[in-house]
Amino acid sequence: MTTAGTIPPGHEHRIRTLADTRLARLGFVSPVERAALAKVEVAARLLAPGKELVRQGSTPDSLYFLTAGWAFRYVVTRDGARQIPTLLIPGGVCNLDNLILERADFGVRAITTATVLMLPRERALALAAKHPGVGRAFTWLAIAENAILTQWAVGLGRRSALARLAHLICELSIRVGSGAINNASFDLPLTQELIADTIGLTPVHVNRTMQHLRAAGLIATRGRTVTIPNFPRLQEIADFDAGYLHQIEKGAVAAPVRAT
Amino acid sequence: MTTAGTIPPGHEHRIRTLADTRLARLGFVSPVERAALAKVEVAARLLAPGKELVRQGSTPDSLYFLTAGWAFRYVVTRDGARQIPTLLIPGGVCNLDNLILERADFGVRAITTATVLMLPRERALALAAKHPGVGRAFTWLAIAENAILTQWAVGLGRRSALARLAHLICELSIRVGSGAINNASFDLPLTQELIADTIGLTPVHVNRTMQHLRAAGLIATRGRTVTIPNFPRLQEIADFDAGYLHQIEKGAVAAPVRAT
DNA sequence: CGAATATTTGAGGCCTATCAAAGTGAGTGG
DNA sequence: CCACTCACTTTGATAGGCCTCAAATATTCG
Repeated sequence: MTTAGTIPPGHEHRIRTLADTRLARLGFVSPVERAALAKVEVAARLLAPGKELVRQGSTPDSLYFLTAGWAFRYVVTRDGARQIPTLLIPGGVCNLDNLILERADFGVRAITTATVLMLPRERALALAAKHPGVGRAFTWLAIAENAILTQWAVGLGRRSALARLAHLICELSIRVGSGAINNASFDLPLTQELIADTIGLTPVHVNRTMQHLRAAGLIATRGRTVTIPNFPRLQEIADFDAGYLHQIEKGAVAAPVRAT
Repeated sequence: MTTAGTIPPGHEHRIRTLADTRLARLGFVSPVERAALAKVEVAARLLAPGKELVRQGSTPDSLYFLTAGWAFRYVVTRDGARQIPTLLIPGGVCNLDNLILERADFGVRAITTATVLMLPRERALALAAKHPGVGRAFTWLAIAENAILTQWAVGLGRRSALARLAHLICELSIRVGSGAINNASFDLPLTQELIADTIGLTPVHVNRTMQHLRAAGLIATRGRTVTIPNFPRLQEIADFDAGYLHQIEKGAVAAPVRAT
């Protein structure tokens, strides 16, 4: 199921070095630093759908940069319930916490076929220490996750099922690059069970809530593709404030490169 | 209510420079770097209980290091509900996100009388760029927050009211330094309303849940002081895994100082 | 000591969970 | 190319945890 170091058909043109990674695209990394990142040798790994990449409670010695496909972080409670605190899309680091923490307090699992680049923790720390821009980029990644987790906590704590689902769809539309526009459309490779574990509901209720959104004309689905006919209306239902994500996306595109 | 630059009685012996701050105590900062931090001039600010430090949606130009007292970050939804994603205790940075993000997506408010040190964002970034240990410490702070937020998301999404409350008490016992021991006791300056907004319940239900914990002998309260007679039992109810916090606390005390 | 704040109690209702089973669709092997 | 199978989605009925609204009691603080 898992091959190491081999890039399968369809993935040849994908990201192969850290310089093509979100880490280097944030705008904090200078051209010189970026060149240094390009020279770092990193192994690639291909994951089959559903494959576990990090086991909850293990001590991974590498950071996994997700370069293709979707994945998720999850925590299983003692009585067997699962919560997904983070959905990972290409560009994210699967286990950013392990840059500094030894133990992974969550598991990581692929949703679709996915590829990751493996960067040993020690090397990541050395890069951050040597290149201030890289260090700042790591900090930025962590803070961006914070912002998303914070919104997530608000949703789980204070929003209705309908708003949570709507919020998730708004968030993903922006994160995957479809934008906050009418008729935004994107591929959502999540089963209703995964959605349920993400927004803290049961699969059955996710199903009903989804029907509600569809009946109200707030979303349309064809297979795994979601379309948002009227973004502002969905956004209002969701109580979605694009600000936090816009800041993040902006940082990813055109953050200032300050003198170091 | 707020005086700038003045340290009131009872606070004279408190933290006055960044070198005494958690930032410098994490173990990532070398002695040289620490000396540099000690020389950075920072203004102090005293906050009365309930005083707002950062307004949701504003663009603070400084980082606020909480040196005494408790505070919290909060988000208010469109329909007026409030969620507290982060409780801040001395040592934390009130608005760490603003190290990199311009806009504060959450508000910050003092719970008790509190003091903060103000470090302009630009200076913080410069320090991080110049001193790798400082940069790494910032990254560590962000990741530590991630770990806590992740657990919080799990609780809000998948745990019962009883477990959430128990979990909060376990977490705070460790974070304030009372440890995971029987008869751990600490001051909890939170009203039931604040607890409700933290764990995503109504104040009424927090009250009832608290009575439940008391009746079961899992906690005892005298005024604002909480005692945990039997930590393992409470921990089991809470499904509390001390691991994530232990890693964090360990980092705060004895993290390796690597060569830069 | 009085006013404001916080905690506690009570009754009733709603949102979401639970349990169970029927449809639906995609992928597989003959 | 067609059954077959497995996973996923959908539907139905019932239950329960937490919310809502309201008011009484306790506590804090000036």
